[in-house]
This record gives sequence, structure tokens and C-alpha cells, in this order.
Amino acid sequence: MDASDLRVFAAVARLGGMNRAAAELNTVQSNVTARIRHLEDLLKATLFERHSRGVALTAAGRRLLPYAERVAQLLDEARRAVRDDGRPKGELAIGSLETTAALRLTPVLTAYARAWPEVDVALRTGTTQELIHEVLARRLEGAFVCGPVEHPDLEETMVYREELALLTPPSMRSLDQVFAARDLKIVVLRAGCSYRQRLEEILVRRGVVGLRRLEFGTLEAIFGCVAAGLGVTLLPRALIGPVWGKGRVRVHQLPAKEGRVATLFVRRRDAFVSSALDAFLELARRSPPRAAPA
Amino acid sequence: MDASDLRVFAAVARLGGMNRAAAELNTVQSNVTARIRHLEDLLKATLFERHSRGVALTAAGRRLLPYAERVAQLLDEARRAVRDDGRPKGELAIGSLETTAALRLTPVLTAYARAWPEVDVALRTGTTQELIHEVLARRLEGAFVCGPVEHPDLEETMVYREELALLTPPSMRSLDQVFAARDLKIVVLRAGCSYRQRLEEILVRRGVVGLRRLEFGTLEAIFGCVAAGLGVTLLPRALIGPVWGKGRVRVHQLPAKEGRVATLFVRRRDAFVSSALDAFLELARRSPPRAAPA
DNA sequence: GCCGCCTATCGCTGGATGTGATTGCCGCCT
DNA sequence: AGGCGGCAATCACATCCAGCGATAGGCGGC
Repeated sequence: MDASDLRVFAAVARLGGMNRAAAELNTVQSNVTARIRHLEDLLKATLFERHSRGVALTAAGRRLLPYAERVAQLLDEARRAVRDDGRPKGELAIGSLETTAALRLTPVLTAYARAWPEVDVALRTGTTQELIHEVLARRLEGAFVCGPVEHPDLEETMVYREELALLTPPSMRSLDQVFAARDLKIVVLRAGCSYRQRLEEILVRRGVVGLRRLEFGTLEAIFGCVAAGLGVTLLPRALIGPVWGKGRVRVHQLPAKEGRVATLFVRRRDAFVSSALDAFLELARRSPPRAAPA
Repeated sequence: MDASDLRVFAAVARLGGMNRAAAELNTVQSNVTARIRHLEDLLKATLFERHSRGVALTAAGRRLLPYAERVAQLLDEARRAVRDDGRPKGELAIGSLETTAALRLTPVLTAYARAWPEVDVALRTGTTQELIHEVLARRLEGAFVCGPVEHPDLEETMVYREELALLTPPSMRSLDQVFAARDLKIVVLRAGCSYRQRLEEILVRRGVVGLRRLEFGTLEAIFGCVAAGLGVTLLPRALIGPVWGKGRVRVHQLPAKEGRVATLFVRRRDAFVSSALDAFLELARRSPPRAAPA
């Protein structure tokens, strides 16, 4: 049993047929058949049930499949590990919350791109949940997400502490005024956004009912929307000032317990840490002081 | 790059030479050389430095080695997973503390051997540290050890709660008398024993100084030694009675905080749980009530 | 300078791997 | 019912590469 056998096996299992697998593997059906039979002989177990529309995994096949996938992943990772001689290069795919990207990573990314021109950086944004899912699926080397996170396969390191503030139109003078409002609208980035949940909790705890929600895909749109008096939102306080002009929205401080949130960098415990990632985290850790919250 | 390439690579790395590797792999040196060169071409990296007495890993080779080992392990595990059709059979290697084996596992093992005659059970005893090391090295599928244990790669499940008692010669009537004794001797199983450390802590906290230690390799020897008046020991209270005759030693109850200890079953999080192990834990969980502490 | 131990290289061979054609099975459509 | 399309199994054949044995060449110790 060797890696290429498992590659053939996995393709057949995934596509549900030897013809289809042969097409994908750029070979012929007879070859695929022969290799599967060979593998079955080797393991002394039937891996597929053959039926007229293709094949289906047997119980034994189902047990083998995760190993086939894991071995393929490992070999892939091994190749990258060997190539990686300590000087960052190649591809670096990381994820981040939209807010963290805007607030913290912009200077880091530009500095990184300048320092390590051989690296092709891909920064993808999403919600904490989405990002964690991508990291677990090994499509991202790691991601900046909203804490707390607990998962046995993930290693978390605290990188930033954010102070969240309630942003309202300038006409709302106090928090009490916000909580007393009827038909309050909250403006959030997207459905699964970590801050949205927190904002709803805060308002519900104050007895606010009948919330309306607006979803906008970009921070700029949210900001504009709040400034125009359409609703309120919850965002890192430090975004105001360095990123957007002051004065167009009113910033309400929250009690420490509700306003403090940690930004964690998560990555798979068992995954290889490329030099490119290592260098990125190194830079991120010394993020410029001007972006630090007051 | 394929699994057999990595096997050759790992052998060369381990043995430090292509000739030696060829001998171990039952092939010829030219073949090993060719395959290593092939692998190096494939990865576009030099894996070994050749010198006159053999070869040595380069930095790239050192990076590859752990993957080679992991892939070999995975393939091995895959074979076992495929073979394992749900009915326990094959080999089952588990570890246990001496005391847990004597107190808890004896009936489980006999019942297990009767229920699943196709399994070859190997029970190895050792200290918590030793057992954990063996489990991590995949030489044991799991082990019963003394809690608490914290390791990211291990999954722990609490299986028993033991009450530890101080065993002394019958002549020692009270705990105070024990603590007041001069030149107190403690009798322990072996150097790394979990209970030994706990016993020393208990005594030190009571101000006992000048401890002498005796190490005996078997529980029976320890028991005999205490009965003969040579020293005191700390063992699960439930051992007295079901396993050894009462009356020959005096059993001193300890405060709950010091006397309670958990027995955990630990296994590698990422390892395959064989049907044989599964069935064993199933049996162990319903361990006979007569062995339960009072 | 020779010997022992090591790796590199070469030509050869056999078996494993891949190919293309054919057969036979099953379900679906006509 | 019969033909058709999609599928896997099988076979004979081609190809290729892993493994073999022999030899060359490098290095250090005796």
C-alpha cells in the first residue's frame, strides 16, 4: 500500500466510479480497476461494492478513506516543509475579521509585502466561524478571529485586545438614549459576525426589544449608515480616528466587561508553520503603536 | 514522492548510511542511492550531505524526517483500521499502574479474555510518566494512569476514583503517631511512582523530616514490608480486603483532599481506536461493584 | 601505498504499471 | 422485448522503472 494507491482509491471513492476516477487521474479505466483490485488484495478486504451505476464504499472502505486523505495532506505538507528553507517565500493564505484587517493588519501587510517580496499573500476575510472552518480544512494557514475559541485541534494565541464601542449618530447623546429608542436599528457586517451577536446581547440585557437589523458588506457602508442616522453599530473603538474621521458618529464607551474583546490568531495544531507565516506573526506582534487603543 | 520513498529515506537517515539502510531494507546499495537521488530531484532539494563515513541529514532532510515517520505510522494505522471490522481481534497493548491493575483490572482482564478470545492482550505496568510516554510513542493504545494529566495530544477519561490510605504496621495506632515517628521509612513501588510523590508531600506538610525510602518492585513485597514493621506506604484503600488479608497492616484514613485521586484512561487523540480497545473500555466501565471502595 | 568503507554510476532484466480492445452486466428508454 | 448507454472486469500487449550486480572513485586509517 502506498501513497499513489491511496490517491487512486480516494479519487474513486470521491467520484463514485472508476471511469470518472480514471478521467480525473488522466489514465484509463482498466488501470484504475487493476490498482483497486491490487489494493484490495493487499489489504485482504473489499473496499467497494460494485453496482451498475458505479461503485460505493464498503464499511472497510469507509474506514480507509480518512487515512487516504490524511496521507495526501501530509505528503503535500512535507513537500512544502522541505522547500521552506527559512526564508519566507511561496504562498501565504491567512484569514482575518474585516475589522481586524482594517484596524491592525493594513500596516502589517504593507510592511510584510515590502520585507518579503517573494511571498504571495492572500488575505481572506470572514466571520469567526467561517474562518475557523477554513483553518480546520487547511485552506488557510491561520486566521485572526474573535475570542474566545476552544477547539482541540487549534492553537490560539492572543494578539490584540480590542475595546468595542457603540457607534451612534451624533444626535444620540447618551447610552440611555440609545436603549430607550423605539425601533432601534442595528447595522452589522453580515449574519454571522461576532460583534453582531455581542451587540444584540448588550441591547437585550438593557431591555431593548423589537430590534431591526441592517446588513452591509463593508465597514465603510456601515459607518456611513450610522453617520446618516439610520442605526447603531458595535465596532472596535480604535477604528474611529485612525481609519475614519471623527465627529461624524458619536462614540459611546461601554463597561469594560462588555466592551473588551480579544483578537486571537488561530492555526491548526498539527499543521506546518511556514517561514512565511512565522515572519508574518513576527511583524504582527510588533504592530505599530499608533494603532493601539487609547 | 511516495510512501516507499519515504521509508527508504527514513532508514538512511536513521542508520546514517546507504549501505546500512540497504541491508536493513533487504535491497542493494545502488538501489538506495538511486531512490534517494530520485527523491532529491523530485523535491529539488539536497536531503543528505555525503561524506566518507556515510551520510548526514541536511536542514531540508531534517525537515522531511518527521513527515516520513508520520506517513509510515499513518499507513500502518490505516491497515489496522481496514482490517478491524468491529469484532475485536488482533493485538491490544495497554498500560496500567500496578495498583490499578491489581485492584480494578484483574476481573476485567479475565472477563475480556473469555469474551474475546481472538484478542492477544498485552498489559504493561509502569509509572504514570512512563506510561504516558509509551502512549505518546504509540507503543501502547492507551493506559490507566494517575490524574491529573494535561497534554494536548492526549484524551483523558476519568474511569475510577480511588481513596488512598496510609498503611502502617499495626503498632502505629494513629496518624499523629506516624507523623511523630523519627527516621520514618516510606516504602514505594519505584522511583517515579505517582503515589510516592503524594506520600512525600503529605508527610512534608506535616513537618516530617529525614525520610528514608525503600523501593520494592511488587505490591506484595511492599505490603509484606509494611506488615513486618519496616515502614509505611500510601496505596488505594480498596486494595486491603479484596486483594490482601485485613489485619496485618493498619489502615489510616486521610482527609478527602489528600486521599482522593482519580484514575484516568489516556490515549492519543489522533490514534485509531481499535474495536479491541473499545470493547475493553466497555467492560472496564462496568467494572464489578465488589471492587468499588467502601 | 594499500586496504576498508563509503557513495556514484552504468547496463541489464523482470515485474509492476499503464494501454486499448473486448466482454458482460444492469437499468433505462423506446 | 429489444436496443442502447454507462459501467466494471479481463486480457494481451507495450512501456517503464525499480532493483540488481559490477565497477569506479573518494576518503581516512593502518
